[in-house]
Amino acid sequence: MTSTPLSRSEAKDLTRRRLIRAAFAILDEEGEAGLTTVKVSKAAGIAQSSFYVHFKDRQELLRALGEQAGERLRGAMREARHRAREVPGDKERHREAFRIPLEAICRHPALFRLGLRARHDPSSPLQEFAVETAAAYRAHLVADLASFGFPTERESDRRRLEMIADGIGALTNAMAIGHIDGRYPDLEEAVDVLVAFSYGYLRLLRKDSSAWSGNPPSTPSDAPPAEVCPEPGESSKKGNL
Amino acid sequence: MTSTPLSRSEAKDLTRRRLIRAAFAILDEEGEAGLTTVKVSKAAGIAQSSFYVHFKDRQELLRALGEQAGERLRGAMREARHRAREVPGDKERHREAFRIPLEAICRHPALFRLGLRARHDPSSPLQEFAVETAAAYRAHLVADLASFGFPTERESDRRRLEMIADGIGALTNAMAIGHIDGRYPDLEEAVDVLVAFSYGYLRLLRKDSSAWSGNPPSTPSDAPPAEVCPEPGESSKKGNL
DNA sequence: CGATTCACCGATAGTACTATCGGTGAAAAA
DNA sequence: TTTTTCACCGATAGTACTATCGGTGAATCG
Repeated sequence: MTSTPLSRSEAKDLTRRRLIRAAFAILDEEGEAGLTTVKVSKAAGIAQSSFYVHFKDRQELLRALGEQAGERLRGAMREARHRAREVPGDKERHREAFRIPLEAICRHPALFRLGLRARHDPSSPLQEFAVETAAAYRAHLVADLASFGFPTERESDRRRLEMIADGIGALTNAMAIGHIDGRYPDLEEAVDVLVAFSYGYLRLLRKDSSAWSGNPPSTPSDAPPAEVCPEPGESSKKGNL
Repeated sequence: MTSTPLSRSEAKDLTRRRLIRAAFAILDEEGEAGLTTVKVSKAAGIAQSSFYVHFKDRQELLRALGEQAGERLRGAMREARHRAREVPGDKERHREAFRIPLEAICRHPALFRLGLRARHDPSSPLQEFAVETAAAYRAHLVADLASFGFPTERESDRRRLEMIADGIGALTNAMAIGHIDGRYPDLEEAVDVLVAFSYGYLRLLRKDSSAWSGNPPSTPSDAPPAEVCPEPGESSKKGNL
């Protein structure tokens, strides 16, 4: 029991953090439909009406959740980039480029799931942000792949690169979900599979250009696959069909 | 205007179909949160209270949506399997094996999105079914891959096969979404990318066994990637983190 | 110390939804 | 034709949620 009496502002901040923590938990367990001021407040141990001391309305809570998720994601990306630079040896660096985003995802499984869900949910205020984050991740992978000799002259080259980046992200997400769900307990096996798939698109490089040795982009690592954040406001309906 | 007066039961059936059609549209536009008896009934052109003439409650509507989605999915799978058998030539059959599920998905984009969303949404009554359908699709791909010489003796072999199947599904989904969203307008380019990735895991086959010629499982086609259906009741919460 | 601030409380107005009920008229059965 | 059935209607009870308001006491300030 560390009972420093806490100043008023410290106490308020603590309560706010409790609210956000509770909100993440509910979001993860029940999805966005379950995220009511009643439940969040109760879970945080305050009266429902006191919710409005900390947030203007329900939307502002969601915005806060988004910002926090984005912050954590960027932190994980930074760290991943840093780590990838320090790995010795081509082959091991190749593996590391796939292992790092996997680990980054598995460090925040709830956050990851949240982003994955929001990305396909037009009712989620986090959808727009999740979609944009996914696009940003693809763009980063594209830059990495291009810097390793994949052709980018023609429009079709660039589109193909975009598709490959998309595929790498999807594969990484699938392996991460499998690991989180307990179906693939050994993360190294997941890395094996990602490496195996990677030899597929690397063939394209060998065929088109020739100045290359056999390992992949130094840091496809960079962003944990595109899943996590928000920063909503309005979810842009996307109409299909 | 074709005005056969319609018998009573025909009229009722028509109304029911209108309700289901409206429900799918709302689900696709607003997600599950927007699926209320008020909106569905209004969109179908009947009074809210009349909703209960056709469905016992809201859950029963969701169950019906699930059954219908499942039916369509199974139909698409059957057709895909049938088509794949009739393609001549190894290389073209290889491409077809990837093209068929892509086309099956793109024929029902709303359904596909719905399944993709439900799969990650614990609040969705369709989650359990979506997850099970995904697992069934993986199992099918695993059987196909095994029949083409991938080793399955050891537990780790089987797990690796499962992971590869998972990856193929994820890649197919990613390409399909990209196409539906308009980012990859040419479906043949998407097939190109899937084929490119496939050379990655096919290396494993060439290495381990040797009796093989260079084209992939005849029908990874089989199920359009694991996305579509429901058949809920209760969504089994999956707790992670 | 006395005055002020403010995080929190309970109560409640207002809104949106689910589900039920009795009534109605046209189709179907007799 | 007469009777019965039933798909649909409007009204409404009941529930769950959002957001506001005035009150309270402890921390903070003068």
